[in-house]
Amino acid sequence: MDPGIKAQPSKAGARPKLLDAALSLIREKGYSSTSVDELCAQAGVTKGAFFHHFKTKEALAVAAADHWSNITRVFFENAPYHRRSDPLDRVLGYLDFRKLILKGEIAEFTCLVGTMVQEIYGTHPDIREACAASICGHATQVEADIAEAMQRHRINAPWTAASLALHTQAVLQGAFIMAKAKGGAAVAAASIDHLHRYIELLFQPAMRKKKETS
Amino acid sequence: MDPGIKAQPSKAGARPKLLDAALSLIREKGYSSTSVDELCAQAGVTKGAFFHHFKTKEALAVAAADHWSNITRVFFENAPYHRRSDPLDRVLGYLDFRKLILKGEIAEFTCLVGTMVQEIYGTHPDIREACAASICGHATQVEADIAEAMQRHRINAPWTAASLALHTQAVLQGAFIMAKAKGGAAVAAASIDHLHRYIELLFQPAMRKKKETS
DNA sequence: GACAACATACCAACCAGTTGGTATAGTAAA
DNA sequence: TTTACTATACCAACTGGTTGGTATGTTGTC
Repeated sequence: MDPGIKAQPSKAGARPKLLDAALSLIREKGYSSTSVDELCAQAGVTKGAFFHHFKTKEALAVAAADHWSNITRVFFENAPYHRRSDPLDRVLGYLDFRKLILKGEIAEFTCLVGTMVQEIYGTHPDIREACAASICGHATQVEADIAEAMQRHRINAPWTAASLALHTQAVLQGAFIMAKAKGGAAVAAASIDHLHRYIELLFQPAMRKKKETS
Repeated sequence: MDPGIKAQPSKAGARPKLLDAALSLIREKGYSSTSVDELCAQAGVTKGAFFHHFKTKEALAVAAADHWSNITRVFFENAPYHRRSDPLDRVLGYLDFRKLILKGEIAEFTCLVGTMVQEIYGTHPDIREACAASICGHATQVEADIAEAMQRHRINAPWTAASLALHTQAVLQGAFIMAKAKGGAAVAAASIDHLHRYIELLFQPAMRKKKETS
């Protein structure tokens, strides 16, 4: 399994090449300090091709966010944890998996849209919306498993599946910031451990049963 | 009590004015898309003054991160939760307080160094280090209360006070990203609620006692 | 008169975006 | 099958404006 979330190289056409270049460059240096010239150089494409496919630099960022949504969706859909029968196992397996892929360079495991939205939330509403859609779309996938787990294990709680799903994304995004600040993935892994423990505690009765039967 | 973490306006001298301008502008639009000219305009100062006080734009960012550390330190030291006698009350009170100050414009409650480190972690090591020092310095304050709470309530756990303190910062930083993506503070508040609940669960025996006596 | 604290004017490099053009492929009337 | 037209994909060169940074003043204070 590919450890990092990234696209396959050397596609035909300037557009996919530019999108892939956007993923790697913006994850490395952010949106505003990635220039159109750099993007073209990385993609092996001229500026004319860039503005043929994208009206503005902002339009590329929006397309890159959508591209990111697609890549991450198939990436997590194909992850092994997704096949477990108990939805609670899928939720906890999701976190284990997210911890597992904290490998290699920081830019290789951090989130494109989380990086972008920080810089542009106040200045580029179209990009912001695409980023929000990407994060919330992913959260919705997690929410489905959480909701099923709540039903299966008869949890009635003061919190909702939706809010817990969004919280998992908040923890992950925050973990990436801490990793960037400290220059290593260890803090991020520790934070995911805390989140894992939190969800175990929320599902305490179900967890106790699990440990008895195993 | 001032709801937002920010500095007092109209100080004497170009340096403090530029630092305050850096806080507000970088929190609004990020480091790289904040130009030196803009910083000077906001501070009401000429470019000559800028480069008299700061060798480079990067040097200003480092100074701004240190400035941010000082402002936040006195801000949280003077917060009311700090006076409670039970260290666990201080930890939970800290979170309540952090939730309480999620008011007004997004740039007014989000974190300067968390915003900066996302963009520059790979390109400006000096700024990165200043950001890391700021976050970790703040985490250390929280860690002290957590460690005391663990001792007081005889918690022996597979997690450390240090890792839980860093986790609180990760959750807060992630909450800010979610707020920026969604365009509102509500998601951030919900995430802090989850963190609050997590810490209550970690200190379950102590919490039960608290609820009995009250 | 020395020095810090500014202000003014300026620069080369870089920025996003435009221009005018070429190469290629598809289509359809003659 | 040729010719004419259209659309897409792409390219090299250029443009006006912005960028971080500098060089050279000026001014007030000890």
